[in-house]
Amino acid sequence: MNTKVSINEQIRLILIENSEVLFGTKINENLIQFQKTRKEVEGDVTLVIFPFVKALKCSPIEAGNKIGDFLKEKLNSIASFEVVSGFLNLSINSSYWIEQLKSIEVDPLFGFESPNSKSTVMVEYSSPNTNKPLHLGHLRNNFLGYSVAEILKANGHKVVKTQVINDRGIHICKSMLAWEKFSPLNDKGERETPENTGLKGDKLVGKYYVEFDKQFNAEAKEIIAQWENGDFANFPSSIVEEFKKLTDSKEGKDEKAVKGIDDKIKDLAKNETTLLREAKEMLVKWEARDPQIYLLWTTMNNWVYKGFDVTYKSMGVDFDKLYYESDTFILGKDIVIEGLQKGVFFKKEDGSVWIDLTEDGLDEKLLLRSDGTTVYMTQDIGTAVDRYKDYSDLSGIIYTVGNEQDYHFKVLFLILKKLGYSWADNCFHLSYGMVDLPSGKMKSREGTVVDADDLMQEVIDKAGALTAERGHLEGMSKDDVNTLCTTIGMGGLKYYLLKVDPKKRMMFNPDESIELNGNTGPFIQYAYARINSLINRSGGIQSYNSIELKEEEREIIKLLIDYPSVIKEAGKMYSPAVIANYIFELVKLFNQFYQAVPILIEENQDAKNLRLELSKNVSKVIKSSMALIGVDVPDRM
RNA sequence: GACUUUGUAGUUCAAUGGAUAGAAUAGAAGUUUCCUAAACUUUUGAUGCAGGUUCGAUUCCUGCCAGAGUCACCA
Repeated sequence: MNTKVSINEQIRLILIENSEVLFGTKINENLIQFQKTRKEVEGDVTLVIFPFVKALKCSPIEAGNKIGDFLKEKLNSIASFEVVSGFLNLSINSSYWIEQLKSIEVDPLFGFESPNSKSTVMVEYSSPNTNKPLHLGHLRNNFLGYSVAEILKANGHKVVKTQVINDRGIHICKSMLAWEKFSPLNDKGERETPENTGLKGDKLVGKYYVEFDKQFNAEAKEIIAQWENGDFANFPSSIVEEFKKLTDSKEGKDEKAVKGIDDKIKDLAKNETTLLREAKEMLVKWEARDPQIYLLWTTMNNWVYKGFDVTYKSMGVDFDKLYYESDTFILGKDIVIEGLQKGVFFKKEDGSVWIDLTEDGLDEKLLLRSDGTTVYMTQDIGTAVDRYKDYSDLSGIIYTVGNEQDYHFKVLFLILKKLGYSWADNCFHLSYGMVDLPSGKMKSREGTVVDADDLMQEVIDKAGALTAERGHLEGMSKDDVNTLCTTIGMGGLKYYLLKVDPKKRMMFNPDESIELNGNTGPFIQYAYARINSLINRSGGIQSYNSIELKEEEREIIKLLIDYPSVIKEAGKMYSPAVIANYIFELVKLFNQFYQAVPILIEENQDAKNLRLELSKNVSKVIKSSMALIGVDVPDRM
C-alpha cells in the first residue's frame, strides 16, 4: 500500500482514470468533493454524490451504490460502505490508518513543505508610531503578523519579517515640541529622560505626545472662545468668514449635526494654534536636516526603540529587516516628482501634488503638501520600492495593518500600478479587525487604552496565581516557575487573540483573557503536558502489530493526517485562526480518548504501544501547530 | 450622505454551496479505587428581516433594518 498517497487522493485518481467506464464520459475533477463524515453515520471518508447524479442519470442512492461498489472492488483498504441520501460513506480498514500513523511518526517535519522550497515573501507587521507605547491593538497585529510569517514558512516560503518604523512626520514633532516646552527641569537642570525618571522610553515619549494634545486642545478652546466673543484680531479674514458661516449653519439643526459643525469649528481653531504652527515649522526644519532638531529627534527616537525592544521581546516577535520612514520618504518624494513629469500626478495652484483616481471610482489623493513635505502615502510608495530594490526575488509583500486603512492600501497599490510597477499586483493588505473592549472601543482620550506591557504582565501574574492555587509549582526552581508562568500567560493571551478570524472585529474581555477552561491556550498546553508525563512514565514505545482500532483512536488518526492540509489552508487564508481551531479540535478529541481508553495499564502490548505512539504524535502536532501561532508549550504544568 | 464591512444560542467564537448549523462559556445534573480533574459525561439554548438563484443557502444576488470603519495638506 502506498502510504504517501492519502485515501482521498487514491479515490480521486481511480474516479478520474475510470470516469469513462463509470460515468460514460470524462468528468470534471472539481466534481469530486470530499467532506468530513458526520459522527452519527458509519464511515471514515465521505464522497458527495450529488455532482455525479446528472451524468449517471439515476437517483443519488443508486449512483452512490454504483460508485461504492466500484471503489470497493478497486481499493482493498475499503472495508465497507453505506449510502445515506446523497453521500457515500466509506469505511476504511484499521491497517490503513495504522500505516498512516506510522508515516507521521517517521516524518520529523510532518505537515510542513520543505523549507525555502517556494518563493520569498515579505511580511510586514507591527509598524508602530514612535510617539505612543504599544497597546492591545498592536498585540493582535504583532501576533498575527508573526504567526502568518511562520505559517508561510511552513508552507515552504522563504519569509522576510519586516516593519516600517514611522519615525518621522508631524506626529513626532508634536512629542518633540511638547518635551521641549513642557518637561520640567530637575535640580541638575535636565529635562525628563528615561534615565532620570526610570520610565520606559516609549512611555516617556508617549506622555509628551499626550501632553501636546492636551495643551493643543486647550489653546484651540481659547481661540474658539475669542471668536465667540467677536474678537477676530490676528486672524485672516478667510478663517473668520469660515467660522461665521459654520456658526450660522448651526441654526435649526439637530444635536448630532450641531456636534459635527462644532468639530469643524474646532479643526479650524486647531489650525490657528501656535503649537501646531510650531510643530509644522519643526517638521519643515527636520526635513531640511536642521542639526539641532535632528539631534533631539535621534535622542527621543532612541528612547522609544529601547522601550519597544523590551516589549517585542516579551511578545516573542522579531524582525529580519527594519525600514525607517526617515530613510524612505526621500525616495518616495523622488518617485512622486518623477511621476509628476510622466504625467501620472498633477500639481495644483498652491504647489501641492495630487493623483486623480476618480476614473477608478476613488477620489483625488494628496502626495506632496504645498510646503513640499511628504505625507503617509508618499512614504509608503518609497518604502515599497525600496523593498523590491533590496529583495529582487520577492514574490509579494503582505501588509499586516488594521482594516481602518483599507482605503489607504487600495489607493497605494493602485498608485504603484499606475507608476508602472508590475509587482504592485502582488502586494496584499492583510486587513484585520479592531479589538473592542466590553466597554466599547479603546479611546486614548478616555483612558481606556489597554497598554501592551501592562496586559502581558497581568496575564503572566494571573497564570502564576492560578498555577500556584493548584499546587503545580511545588519543587520547581524560581526560574522554572517564571518560565512556566510566562509560557502559560502569554500562551493564553496569544491564543485568545489569534483564535478569531483575523478579518473580523473582535471582543477582548480582560477577565477572560487567561481562562483555563474551554477553547483556550492553557487547555491545549495542559493536554501537551499530560501527554509528556504519560510518555515519560511509559518507559519507551515498542513496535507493535496492527490491531483493530477503537473508534476514538481512528478519529484521532484521521484528524492528525489532516494537519498538512490545515497548514495549506491557513497559508492560503493568511489565518492563524484556522490553525487554532484545528488544535482545539484535536485536543478535545484526544482528551476524550485519554479519558475513555486506558493506556499504561492496558495489558495488550500492541494496543498499549499503539496508544502511546498515537499520544506521542498528538503531542508532536500540538507542539508544531502551537509554534505556528507563536505559542510555546510546557513539559509540565 | 457615499463607499467598505459585520449581523449565528444569554455571551464569545465555528461552519471550501451540502446531511439534523458545531464549539466554548454561563445555567442544570454527574464522573477521582487508572496514566496530571487546568480533564471527562449528560442537558437547556441561535442563522436580523423580506425576496431571488439552486436538487440544496449561514454561505451567492437584491432590498430593508442595525452596528462598525473610511471619506484630512493626520499617521
